[in-house]
Amino acid sequence: MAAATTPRSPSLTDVASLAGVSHQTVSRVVNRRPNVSDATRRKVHAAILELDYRPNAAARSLATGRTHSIGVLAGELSQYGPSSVLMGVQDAARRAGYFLTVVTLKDYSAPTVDEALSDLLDHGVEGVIALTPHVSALEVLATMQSGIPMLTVGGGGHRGGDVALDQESAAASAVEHLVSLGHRRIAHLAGPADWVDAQRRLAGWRSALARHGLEEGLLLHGDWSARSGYDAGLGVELGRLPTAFFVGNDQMALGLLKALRQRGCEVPGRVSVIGFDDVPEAEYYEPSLTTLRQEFHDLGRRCIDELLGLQALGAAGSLQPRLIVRASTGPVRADDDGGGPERVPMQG
Amino acid sequence: MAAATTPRSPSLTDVASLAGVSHQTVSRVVNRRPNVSDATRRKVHAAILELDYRPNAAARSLATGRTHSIGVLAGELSQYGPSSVLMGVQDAARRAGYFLTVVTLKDYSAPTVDEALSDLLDHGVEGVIALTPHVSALEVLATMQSGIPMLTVGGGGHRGGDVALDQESAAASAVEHLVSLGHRRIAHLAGPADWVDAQRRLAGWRSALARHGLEEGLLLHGDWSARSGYDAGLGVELGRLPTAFFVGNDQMALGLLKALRQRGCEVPGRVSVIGFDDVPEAEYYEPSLTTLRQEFHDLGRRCIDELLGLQALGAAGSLQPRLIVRASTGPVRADDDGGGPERVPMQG
DNA sequence: GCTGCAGGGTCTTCCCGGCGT
DNA sequence: CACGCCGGGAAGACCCTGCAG
Repeated sequence: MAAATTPRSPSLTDVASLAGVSHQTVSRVVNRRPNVSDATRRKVHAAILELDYRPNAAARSLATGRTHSIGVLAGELSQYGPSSVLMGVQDAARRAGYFLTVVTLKDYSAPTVDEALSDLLDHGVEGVIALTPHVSALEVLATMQSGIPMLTVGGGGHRGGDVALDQESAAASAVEHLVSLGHRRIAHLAGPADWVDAQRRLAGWRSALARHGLEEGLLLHGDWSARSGYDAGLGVELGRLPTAFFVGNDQMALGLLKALRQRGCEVPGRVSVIGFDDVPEAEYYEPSLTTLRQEFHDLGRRCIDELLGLQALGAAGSLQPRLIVRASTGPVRADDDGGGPERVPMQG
Repeated sequence: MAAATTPRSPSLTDVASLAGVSHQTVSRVVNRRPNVSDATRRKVHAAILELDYRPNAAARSLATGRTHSIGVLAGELSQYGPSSVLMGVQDAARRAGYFLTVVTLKDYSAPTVDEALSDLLDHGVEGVIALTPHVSALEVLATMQSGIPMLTVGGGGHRGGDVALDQESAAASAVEHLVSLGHRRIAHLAGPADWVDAQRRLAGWRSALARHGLEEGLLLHGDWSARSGYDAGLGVELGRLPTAFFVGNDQMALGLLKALRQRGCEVPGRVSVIGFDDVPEAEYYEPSLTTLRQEFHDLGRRCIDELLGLQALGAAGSLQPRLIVRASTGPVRADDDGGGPERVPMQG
């Protein structure tokens, strides 16, 4: 008569007694193991349904040592790139039977990163994916050994696993595109210097320039935001204006486009602009933005594949951004193909 | 002498014996309970550090019945709104000692939503936040009783908890703004009819129009994407073009702006456009977009507050989007203030 | 071929016994 | 005697996995 005042959620034994079998049999049914007759299986299923039984995850992972959860360390998730990768990771993880526990970082300082990773480990994650292509965060992560598989995304691939798109060659192909249009003075509006992505793209710009015997031109830095692109665009001395800009991401390109327009500088008539990422809105910028498409979703999927050992590390055909040519790039003006720093008459 | 071949991770008793105390005491220290001297506390902490001991989360939650994890059901996270809310939720959750387990939905069909919620419950979450302001998803959720607190975001607040911004009155204030500029034929480019947000904004548009004795004008539907806004903009018969568009979100507004520009229709000279959300890029659209800012981050925080019972439901001062006036809205043209469907000469 | 018993995994909590000041 | 501190023991939370029957 022990009237349960607290309606405890049903356990394995409850199901067992209702179905008239032992709890082990129930366990076998739940875990889809052989050696259970169809008749018993059905009985058990009926009991499970009737009680709305759910195996207790805690007890289960205590017994098996598995938690089926993967930790994700992320920076700013409200940006298109990271959140798209997260979507890809989530899809693949769930398909593989894993859950994602997401922790975001306020900043990339050592204590913050350290605490976040530690929390994740306390929670019992079986692996960690670090969506933080930021040098200081990566340094911290490299010094911490967690005892579980860890993977960085776009981390330059120095230590441990790393999954990345080949941004350097993608950046180079952006420059190639501009060169093929006759441009010789090609500036770069880069992301923050302490972001790995920014570094790779910068490196690609440099190497492509060198390959064509062009001297390195104007180099500016923004913070990925449209505002910073705008500010950069307003700040350039008109006399030093290049004939083309390779911009580190689409948002900054948007800001730059606005600044150029305000200064009466036509795109692509006077200056060509090429972005990076291909956010869904890029096609509707003014003018439509030529850019490099990154397949973030695939990148996310690949993270899980690699973390789970579903495929060899650095598998065949590393993902390659693709050039999407739209209206913001065009041939260099006939009177402006000289490489020299000649005076450029123009009014603001 | 027992050479552990499998380097099992240290347990409570390991710490106890190393520190020379009982497991009781270790437990007390770990859980910050009183009745432990500072000296022993320090000894225990030293042992914990030395062994790099982490309490086993599974065992712990088996014993306490707490998992400290909250489930998040999300749709498309690569969009600015949802992902920003997620950031806010995450911040607040972690501050309160909770982890987030995120599950994304491929679609909003009953089986998909059902399975996702079920998975979350299997995982042992203590509460669920549904970031799916989609009618069919909400219907499914309403019929499922999970036995744990569940909260919808922007779900119209019909059943169970719901946290939302007052989108209807925000939409109305967008219309007010246009009316104050002299507009009388105000169209609406709405989101998909099965999204609650779209419905609220549509309702706000309607009621504000009625309040001013204006007849309901052109109503179009998009899918939130810039592309759909563009297509909508190209599809309008020139003769039926209103003097102002209230658009359901900024992305669609971006597409619409491009279409209008292509058709030689100046903004705001000929048509005013107002968006919704205030994505960070909106200021850099062409022209800068007048829009309604939503504080997604605060909304996320509020979800946790409410789920954890940290504050009364529907607390004072429900969050209110704020009108941000930029360059895409302006006074109606002098020759176009009549409400009638007069012919509008213009070339595509 | 199918089923059940016993043991184990880690932590919490309650009980109660001590010791020392 | 009281009170702060600590230990030993044991029950319990729920499930899994050999190994018998």
